[in-house]
Amino acid sequence: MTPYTYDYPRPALTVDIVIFTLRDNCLQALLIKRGSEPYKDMWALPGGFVRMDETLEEAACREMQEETGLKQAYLEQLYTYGNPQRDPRGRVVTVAYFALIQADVDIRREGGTDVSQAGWFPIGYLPPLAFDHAEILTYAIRRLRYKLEYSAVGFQLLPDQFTLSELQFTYEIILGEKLDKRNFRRRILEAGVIEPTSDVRSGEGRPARLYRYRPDAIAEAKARRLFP
Amino acid sequence: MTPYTYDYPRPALTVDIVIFTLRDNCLQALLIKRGSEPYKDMWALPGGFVRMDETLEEAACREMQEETGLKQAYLEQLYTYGNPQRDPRGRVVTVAYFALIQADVDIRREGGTDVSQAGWFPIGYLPPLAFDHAEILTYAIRRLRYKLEYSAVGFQLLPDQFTLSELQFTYEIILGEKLDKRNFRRRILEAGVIEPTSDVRSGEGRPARLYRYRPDAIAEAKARRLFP
DNA sequence: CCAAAAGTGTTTGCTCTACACCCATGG
DNA sequence: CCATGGGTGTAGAGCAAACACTTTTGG
Repeated sequence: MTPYTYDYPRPALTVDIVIFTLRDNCLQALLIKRGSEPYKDMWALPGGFVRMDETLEEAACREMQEETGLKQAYLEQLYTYGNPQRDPRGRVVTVAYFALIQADVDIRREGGTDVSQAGWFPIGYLPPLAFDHAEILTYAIRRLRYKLEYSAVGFQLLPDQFTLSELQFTYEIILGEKLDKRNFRRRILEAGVIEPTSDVRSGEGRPARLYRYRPDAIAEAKARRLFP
Repeated sequence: MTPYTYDYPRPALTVDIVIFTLRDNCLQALLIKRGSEPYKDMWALPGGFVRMDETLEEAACREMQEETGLKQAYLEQLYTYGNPQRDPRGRVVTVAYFALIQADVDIRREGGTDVSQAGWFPIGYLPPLAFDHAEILTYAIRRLRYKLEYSAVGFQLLPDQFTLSELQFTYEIILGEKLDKRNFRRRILEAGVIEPTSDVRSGEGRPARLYRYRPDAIAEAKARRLFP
């Protein structure tokens, strides 16, 4: 039951966002270099305070936009971290989100109050992170991999139109394994979440048909049950 | 990035807990009748403020213990709700948990600051709920059903020792469908999460072997991937 | 000996997986 | 015409689903 009174000390509330993208054929996360203590000069997840008049998702969206200039992205709440010792300055509870942004988007940082440095890091080569952000990022990667296996979230990392080979590469990069071309194509098409366009992309070799995400599709398949 | 300063107004932070149990052959949730405005005399989820020196899980555990006298239970973070309008008195962000407690435990409410009334409600016959608690409860039911299908969480609703028929009934009640006895037994035993004891339970008909949960077992099976 | 619930295997169909060759274009 | 990546089908194996009778106890 939500309580009757409010005369308690309150933790500070922030959002932190794990922003993934594909760059240079690998999965990368956006990090910000801290400009002040504690953890000065260490890398950390982008994030900030939740304002009093916005939802948590709006706060995450806003912070992401401030860091990347990007509004359109897949955004999902991940977990809320509330260990009293996670921030040495005092009690800070953070709602973590993860976001997927399209591979071809160039981020530009809009001038914020903090002029800290931002950079993309391949998830296999992450620097030491401030606070409990390493734990958050590890969990985000696990959730992304898992989600990829039973939902069709992979498109979110690609431009609006893409070839089936590009989509397969995306899956292979994130899952870290080779996939069979024919099985991949059959299953992804049977799932009905993408549809062919009338365009093709020419390059070396035979031109490839371009596909797009079907916004009306049910992106999440029902996993076959294991129990009982 | 977690911010540098703290001179912002802060939302209040609470935990709310959806406590499930099995009673009278159906899945029920514990609700508390509110004793004051807003939503006076309406039913609501048990919950309360997060204290400055406890983790979120500790807060949920403590609130649950205050409501049910029960410390031992399965407890999992569900989602964090932060709509600015969700509480008419001001900004309250709540971290929702769901808990499973054993069927045979009689709850006793320990004297708290609020002497409100508590009651179990079958999830098919819920009263109107205060705040956004109906949304939280609906999501908790969905998560419980889904989780039951790919993990072995069903034991948490049964006493330490149970028969396979009781376990099957539990699954049937929560999933809302009949299951095949032989397939159920084969799959649940192959999963290796329960083991037979040397005891049997006598009643009408042939006595049934009692099983127990194996605490060393990996309770979560890897779901077969659907994508790609 | 009868009622009531526990316990036990096999067959069938379907789904997943592994696998190799032809096609269309640009240079 | 050749190099490059795009596109296609099938056979075998393994898993899941459907299904009915025997066993053990108490009254």
